[in-house]
Amino acid sequence: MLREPTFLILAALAPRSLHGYGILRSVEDLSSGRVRLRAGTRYAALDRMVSEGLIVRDGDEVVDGRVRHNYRITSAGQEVLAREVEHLEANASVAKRQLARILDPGLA
Amino acid sequence: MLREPTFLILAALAPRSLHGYGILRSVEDLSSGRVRLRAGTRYAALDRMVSEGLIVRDGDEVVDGRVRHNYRITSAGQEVLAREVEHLEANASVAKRQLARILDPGLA
DNA sequence: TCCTATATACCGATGTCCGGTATATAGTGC
DNA sequence: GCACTATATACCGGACATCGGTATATAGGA
Repeated sequence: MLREPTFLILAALAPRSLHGYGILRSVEDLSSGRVRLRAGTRYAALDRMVSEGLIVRDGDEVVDGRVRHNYRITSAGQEVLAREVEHLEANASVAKRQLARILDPGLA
Repeated sequence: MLREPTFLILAALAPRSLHGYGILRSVEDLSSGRVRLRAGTRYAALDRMVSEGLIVRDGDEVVDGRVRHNYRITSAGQEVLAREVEHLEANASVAKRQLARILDPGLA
């Protein structure tokens, strides 16, 4: 299972390319403010995900004198994300069933 | 967010007490064989979870000359598990929305 | 003037898990 | 009789991802 920061970065990049800071804001937004990426996490995670083929560098732009490094998800990254969604749903589902068995031990 | 082994151990213990090996089988079962706990992971995780108050030792029994150490979830553990289920569902939901935006960029 | 937002980037510490190993009994297959 | 698998405990070193802090720089609002 992917870790939460890795998962949310992939989710952030699913619909469009983003640069580092945009990823940071998107992750915060997607998690309703719950997950705020640390600077150290972000760069380590992006480098790792590039080396794993989940994302690629998508060209650098210069905006207001600052360089932006853009990142784009790969089709492999999309597949990993989609599979991960299934894992999350499966885990949530079994855990809910187990919690329900506290009150009703008769269930399978 | 909890890691998958920790999450599945909590889920395994939600409806009833189990001993170490029973937890191992239950986790494998709950994850449809996807997650097989390593011996090292199991004991480290159980000790940690006891110290965090998520689970407690629930008495030792002797079965067929072998000692079994039983573990039971606490109400704090139940709450953590229930909250975690919500996180998983929320993450799965936003990721699905993001993946859908690949095909239909018009969605919010 | 200070704080926040935008934007990059590194580094040490921490925590969780992986992978291997050890020990012991009981049952099944050859 | 021998090997393998299941049941059951337990430790240890290593790997890896994230945390938390820090550094640098510009722009705009309080």
